[in-house]
Amino acid sequence: MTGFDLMRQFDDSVGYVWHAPHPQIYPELRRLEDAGFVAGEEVPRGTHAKKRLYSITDAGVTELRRLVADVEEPRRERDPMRLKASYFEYVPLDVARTQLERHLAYFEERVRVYEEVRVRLQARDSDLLKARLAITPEADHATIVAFKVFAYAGIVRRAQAEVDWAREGLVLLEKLSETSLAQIRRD
Amino acid sequence: MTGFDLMRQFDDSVGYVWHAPHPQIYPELRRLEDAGFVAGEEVPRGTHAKKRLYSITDAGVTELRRLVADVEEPRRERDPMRLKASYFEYVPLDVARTQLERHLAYFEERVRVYEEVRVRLQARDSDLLKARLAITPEADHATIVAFKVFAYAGIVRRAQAEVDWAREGLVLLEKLSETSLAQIRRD
DNA sequence: CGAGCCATGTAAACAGTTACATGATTCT
DNA sequence: AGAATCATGTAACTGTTTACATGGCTCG
Repeated sequence: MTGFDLMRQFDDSVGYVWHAPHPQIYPELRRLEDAGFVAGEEVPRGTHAKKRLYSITDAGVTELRRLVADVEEPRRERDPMRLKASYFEYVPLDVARTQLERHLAYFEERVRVYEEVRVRLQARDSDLLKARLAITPEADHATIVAFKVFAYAGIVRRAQAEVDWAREGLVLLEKLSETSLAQIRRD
Repeated sequence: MTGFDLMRQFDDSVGYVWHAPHPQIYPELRRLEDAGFVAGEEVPRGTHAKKRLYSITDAGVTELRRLVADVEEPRRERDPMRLKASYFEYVPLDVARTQLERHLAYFEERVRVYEEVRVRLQARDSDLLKARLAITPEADHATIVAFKVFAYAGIVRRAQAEVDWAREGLVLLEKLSETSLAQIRRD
């Protein structure tokens, strides 16, 4: 692929697992090439222009295996939405409600999109996956598909947890506003 | 609090929602002070040493309200574990198993810890929360506690989603290794 | 008096985002 | 001919991590 191809992959399904914008991609490809993990080749595009097509090298595959086998040290948390939720008492209830409604709508949409990708992967209806399977012995196909589907099942689960949490929050806000109304009526 | 006090808070329950290491904290406090959001005061510590004690200003509270009300644009994904899981076919099944077992153990522990904090907040058994309630009218206590508990319920949910996903993955690996054993026996 | 804690910094490197910039190609 | 897309870069900035560094305080 070219850097541009990668960029488009990140806009799409691959981007739901990992993402990078183009000013990160192009220099990184050069670094990977210097390290010997990919090989770049200048190919013509039209009559005057050209583009740089990259392929993974044997050393790159070895490095990939090493990276996947490497145990991941868990990162410390930085969660803007939960941070805000911790301080919802500083804003009116309807501002908190707006925040949670947006969070809910966003992750409902995410669940829908991720689940759709998962189903398409399961059905092997993805260009990237097809290209991958085409260069792999058929005995390995089921395993490869299963791992991609599993990864997407994970991001669906995470998005679903956000949906459930936002719904829990909206119920809480409902209860709190009833309480404060009761309070006002009593006063 | 001093920068050091904040640092310790981040090591602890607050750190499960947001975290910063000390080289970020001290300069940031100075910047917040320059912006007028906190006021720093030099206080003696022992006979020769001193420390810098910060308090939030009215402008700081206003800014906090603004930040909490501000709608959060969702960040693009960067998920190292799901990225690895997508490429598990590049490593032996038992390497993948080790990865998922670690993931599972880590998030099982996280669920335990987060749930414990949630229960303690609910019981108002937390120094930070007590200090907060002490300077707040009693009518607001229930709301404040409810929001903290809600935020922690969210991080519990997220950690639980990781646990469920890792378990799903271990079941998948079990199935795949049975299939490949059957394959070998057949060959 | 030594260990462990309290307290605060600087420097360098790395990761990631946003803005600015250019030019060819392809399709309508 | 103009719009949308393909293709690739640089620069500046912000955020985050890791390493290096210092010194007083408290308790046993």
